[in-house]
Amino acid sequence: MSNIREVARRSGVSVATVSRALKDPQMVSPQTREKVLKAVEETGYRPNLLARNFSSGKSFAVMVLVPNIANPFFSKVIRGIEKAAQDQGYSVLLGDTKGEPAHEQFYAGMALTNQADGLIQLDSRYPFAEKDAAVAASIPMVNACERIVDDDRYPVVELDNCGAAQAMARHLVELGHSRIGVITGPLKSPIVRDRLAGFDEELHRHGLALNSQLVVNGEFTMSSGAVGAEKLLSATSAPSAIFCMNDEMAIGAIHQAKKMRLRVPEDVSVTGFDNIEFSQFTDPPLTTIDQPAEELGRYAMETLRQMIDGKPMKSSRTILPFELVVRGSTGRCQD
Amino acid sequence: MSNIREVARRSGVSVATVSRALKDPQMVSPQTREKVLKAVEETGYRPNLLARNFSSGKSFAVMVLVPNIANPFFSKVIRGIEKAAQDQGYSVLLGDTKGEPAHEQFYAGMALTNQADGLIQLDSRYPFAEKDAAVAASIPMVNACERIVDDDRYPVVELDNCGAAQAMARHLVELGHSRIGVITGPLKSPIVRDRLAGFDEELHRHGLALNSQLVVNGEFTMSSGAVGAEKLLSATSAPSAIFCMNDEMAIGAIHQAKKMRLRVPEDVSVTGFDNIEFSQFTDPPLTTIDQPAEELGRYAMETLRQMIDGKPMKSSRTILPFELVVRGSTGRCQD
DNA sequence: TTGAAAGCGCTAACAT
DNA sequence: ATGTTAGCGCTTTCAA
Repeated sequence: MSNIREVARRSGVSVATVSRALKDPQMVSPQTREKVLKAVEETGYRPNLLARNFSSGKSFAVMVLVPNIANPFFSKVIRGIEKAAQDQGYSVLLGDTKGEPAHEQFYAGMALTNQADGLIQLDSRYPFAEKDAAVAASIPMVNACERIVDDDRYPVVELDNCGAAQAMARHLVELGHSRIGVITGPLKSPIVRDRLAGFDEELHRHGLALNSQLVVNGEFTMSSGAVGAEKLLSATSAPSAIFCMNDEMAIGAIHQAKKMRLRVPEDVSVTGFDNIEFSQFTDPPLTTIDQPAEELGRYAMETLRQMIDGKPMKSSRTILPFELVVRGSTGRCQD
Repeated sequence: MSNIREVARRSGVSVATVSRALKDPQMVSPQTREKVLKAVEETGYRPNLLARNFSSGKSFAVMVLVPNIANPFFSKVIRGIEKAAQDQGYSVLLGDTKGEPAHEQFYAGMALTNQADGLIQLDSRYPFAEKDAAVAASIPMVNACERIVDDDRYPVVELDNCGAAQAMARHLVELGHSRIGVITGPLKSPIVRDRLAGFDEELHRHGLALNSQLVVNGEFTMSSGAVGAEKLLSATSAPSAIFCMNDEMAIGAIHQAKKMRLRVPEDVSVTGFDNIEFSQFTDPPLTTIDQPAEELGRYAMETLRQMIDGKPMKSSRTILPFELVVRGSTGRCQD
């Protein structure tokens, strides 16, 4: 691989001039530029960005910590991050953490060794190891789709989770449902608590309340949705509607309901959250909350970029709007 | 951020010794190591890997070109790649190409600027720009899940696509189907042609043949599966079974069949390919081909690693085994 | 076992 | 507008 010296030699100029001709064309004379570009052409020269980055002290890469890359919602967020990153000359390092602290710490650590200029955490845990906390304080990080528990030092880009849960509650109440079950995500997640709170609040507004017997814990997976639905639907007074906190669990819940010979939505309404593409193709299609996944990603990346560039960065909180998408999985309460 | 000189100063040794103490502990005396580690502890020193990588001339990163990160099959492959990469001290750069040459060239170009030591291409196109082909010849690359069209210079890690399609054909024939439709992927893809060939071959073995009227083109998306199914099922002599070349299209096809008031599998059997998790939760659950997605990824990464390390690398071809997974979406032909 | 020093390829400050 | 050169933080060769 040819280097900048080689190009300099061939074009009869100094390495500095080559560097300028490539990075800042208007700083060199047209003839010089010409010569340099010709030499670049001949040698097939490509600058060694490893050297450039090292020299500039930046990697121009960001690390994305994602709890589960196989979740299509996160895929879309990542896509948004990547688009924005590319626009800004950054590359995206992928850290699939499976929600495990050890993985998070491993990947977050890459920012401490200058392999990434910043982090986007899509989960709710502070990703650095305790012993690294001091050094880590200076690492730019943005929290998207989630909020890091007990830590408001970092900018957050999230959905109006509370409002979305309210909208969903209102939708179900308007359909006449009063015994409503919920399959939550992991309760340590702040957004799960937001959704639960919003849902409950809206029920109260209608003279109803969450029945704690009808709130079961899920893991954001289809199988946990099925398990949760089984619990709910086999209870003595089963709910007529189930609010699942993501689409995967809703898919699992519908599957389970059918297995139990219940019709959706006639016997039980089921809702999701996220509006992944699959939710249009379930039977019946899923009533859900659309999250602007790519937007969330893009905004997170843009925010991170500003932190990296040293823009004064208060711990901001950006709320993106949701949209209630009503499809066939919810219907009038038939009790 | 403290650097190696700082640590050297504090521990009263040279930078070279610090470097050795950290990378090659047995090269320094125990006492020295002790001193160095103490200084590391005190300063919270983390080596600047940007510098290390630059110095060593390697990025210790690999670029993964993925046509569609929102496809759960690819997510799983990436997961396998990432696990293996981590084991080997490599990081994973993500390049979501959407199948577009411009994106592929952009991301592949990162290997030319030393931002990645190698590439894993999950699509069937030679990813470099024509003008870069000469320089690119020395870039380690592995092709996984697909085969680059007209180019056998690179190792390939793939499924026994032909055999899988045969197994699926056999399954359908054994159920009594003879009018079988196919929804393919993009025909420029070699593996699509493999599957088509295998499927056809097996039909012939049973005295049947593919009817070109019943072969429609899909794009590996749910909506294209629905469109394809509509074409097939509204034909004058509609097929009693449809072989879809991935699970998404099968999900779209089932959706469409139901929309047309056809029962699956009583009126039409539908099969998928990939065995993504969603395929267990469709109604009915999908008969499909299980691909060892993580294994494919892991093997690709390991192969790439060997190329990067300069192991002599003939253009190998690794075939991983499939498994036919029979679920409820296929049944006896009722004609 | 350890230290001194060259060098990786580039950028940028300084000089011309 | 262009050249000279120091330096980024580390690894590694060579010498001691």
